[in-house]
Amino acid sequence: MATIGDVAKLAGVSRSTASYALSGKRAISDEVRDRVYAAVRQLGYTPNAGARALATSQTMVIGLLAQFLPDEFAPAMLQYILGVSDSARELGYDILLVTEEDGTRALKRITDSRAVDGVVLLNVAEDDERLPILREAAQPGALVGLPADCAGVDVFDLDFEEAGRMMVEHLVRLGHRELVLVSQPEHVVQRGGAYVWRLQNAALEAAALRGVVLHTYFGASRQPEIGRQLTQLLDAHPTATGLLLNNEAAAAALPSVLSGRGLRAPEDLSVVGRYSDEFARTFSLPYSSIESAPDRLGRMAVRTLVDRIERRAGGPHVVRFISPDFAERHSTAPPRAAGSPAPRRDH
Amino acid sequence: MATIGDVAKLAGVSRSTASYALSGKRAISDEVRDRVYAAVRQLGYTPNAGARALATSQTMVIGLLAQFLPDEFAPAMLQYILGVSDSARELGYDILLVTEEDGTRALKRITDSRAVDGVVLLNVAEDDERLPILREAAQPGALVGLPADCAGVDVFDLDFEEAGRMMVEHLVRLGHRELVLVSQPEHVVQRGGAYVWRLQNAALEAAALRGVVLHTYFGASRQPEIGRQLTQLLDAHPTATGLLLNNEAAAAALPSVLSGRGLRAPEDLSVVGRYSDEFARTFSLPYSSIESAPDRLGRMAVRTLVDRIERRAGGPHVVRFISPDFAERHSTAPPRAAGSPAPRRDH
DNA sequence: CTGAAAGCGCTTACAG
DNA sequence: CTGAAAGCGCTTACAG
Repeated sequence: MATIGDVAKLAGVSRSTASYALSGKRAISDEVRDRVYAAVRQLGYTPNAGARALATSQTMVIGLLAQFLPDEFAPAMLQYILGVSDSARELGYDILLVTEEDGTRALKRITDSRAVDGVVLLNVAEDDERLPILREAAQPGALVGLPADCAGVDVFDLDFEEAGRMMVEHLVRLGHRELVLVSQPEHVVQRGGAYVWRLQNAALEAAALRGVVLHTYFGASRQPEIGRQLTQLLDAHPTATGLLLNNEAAAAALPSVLSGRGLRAPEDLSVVGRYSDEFARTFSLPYSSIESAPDRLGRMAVRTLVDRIERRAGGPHVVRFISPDFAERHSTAPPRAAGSPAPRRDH
Repeated sequence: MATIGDVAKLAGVSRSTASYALSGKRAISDEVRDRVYAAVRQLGYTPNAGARALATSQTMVIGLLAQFLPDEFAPAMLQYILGVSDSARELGYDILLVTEEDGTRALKRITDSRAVDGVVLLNVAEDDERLPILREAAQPGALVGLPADCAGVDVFDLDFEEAGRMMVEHLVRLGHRELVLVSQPEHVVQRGGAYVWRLQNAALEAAALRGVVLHTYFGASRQPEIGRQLTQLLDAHPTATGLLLNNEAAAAALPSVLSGRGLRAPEDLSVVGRYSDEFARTFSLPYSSIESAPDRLGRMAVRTLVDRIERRAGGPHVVRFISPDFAERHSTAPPRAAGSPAPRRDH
């Protein structure tokens, strides 16, 4: 493989001149520049990434820490990954994908070894073990997900409180008086998925304010458990007319649960989920939803991270919540007949 | 950040001795080694990845090229990625994830710049444009998917011919005489998804051999098109008693299509898919399937690639097909009544 | 068993 | 506008 020395020799200039001609970091005569470019083309020269990283202390690589926990719904994560990967590339960065179980060790490894210029953490927990490591690291970090302590990092998350309020208010406005909310599994919360609480508490508050009943549950994140649970919930609350889902697995399972009971949305039951549009398409979900916008969050995290890497922004750290959009898929309507039981399967 | 020079100084040895103590590449007295280790611990020393890559020409990074084509089903790809990522890590390698649209350019970039020691290509097409680039590259490559020309690369794929035969024979043994096969979209084939042909042709051959009718179709890879198409196919072939799916989107859509028609598998229709067990769980699919084993394929590709990188295997390139396993989920049974039409929705 | 030195392929002050 | 030199942080022949 050709080195910059080969390019310089062929162009008849010094290595520094060749380097400057390529970087444009100092004025070069047109004639010399042309000769250098010609040599580059002729030799098929590409700078050696390791050598450049060593010389500049810039790898042009961003670390992406994505944990695929057994109790989370993997396809939901994919969208964040693609959002991060695509926007990193647009900004000239490659992605070092780390899916190791032991996220702390992985983070320490890639930051200590200077393999990356910065890091994006997905799936951030309330009291995330990776954060102390990140704060000690020389590289900046951006999180998707809100931890208890945001010091020293840039944080991006959906406004789950607003999402909870929106879900409830939307159905209240249509005339619903009794709702059921199915959240993520309880161990997600225990592990530190504070967003589950944020949405649920805001939903409860909104319900109390409007004087409607809201039953809240934690649902499994796996089939077939979640399907059975949904069935039980519908049995347990025959007078509820609205179903709110903050649980991707539940959303994915709902169509067959409903059709198994002979129910349709919104005729028999109004349904609002919280997931991305892409997720809805993939799983063919016909329910209106609070758009969780993983791609937007991923993009924002990367942009801010790159700004920080490139010292354009050395300023204070940000904590940004994006306002949820409501994706209308016509799965909500006024309740069939206030107070009367929802239709049941006819056997 | 501490360098090996700092370690050497603190341990009171030369840099080379410190380096050898850490690599174990030459004999070191116990006493010196202990001093070096102590210094490493005290300083929290981690070797600089770029410097090491420059000195050794080894990055300990594997490039993973995953294209997320709009007409393919993204969640199916995730499993390959995780298989590759996890097994690479076990072998000491990190993953540079490249999801760029322009796979050729990306591949050229990461190989020419020596950012990776080797490359895994996912989603390989019959006449894949990335292959000429890969053959010119200095690094070895492993493919998941079978191209027309396997020269210079290691290739791993499911034995789709065997898969096609298995699907047909399984249903024939149960007494079915008329089957429908839904494959991936036609443009996947046109782009070079030869595996679609391989499965379909083998299925047709097996059907001819057994004297049973096999209707073959290309299905969409998106909702809601694929759902509509499945409905049309079932309408068009009322006497068919078995449905074969070589199309993940079709498999994901089938449960609601069937329940919409009041049909159940295997009572009313026998169904066999071709997808991974993980996929079946995620989508809660109750159909027996030919296991596509993405994790196994990813692992095999990585192991072979790493062997080649580390010169343990400089030998001839391999083309390996893995035999499909049949994952029994009890969605097949003898046809209800040979020759009589399948039950239809009662309205 | 250990050390001094060269070299990997870049970039970037320093000089002119 | 250009060149010679130092340096980034490692590893590894070469010497002893």
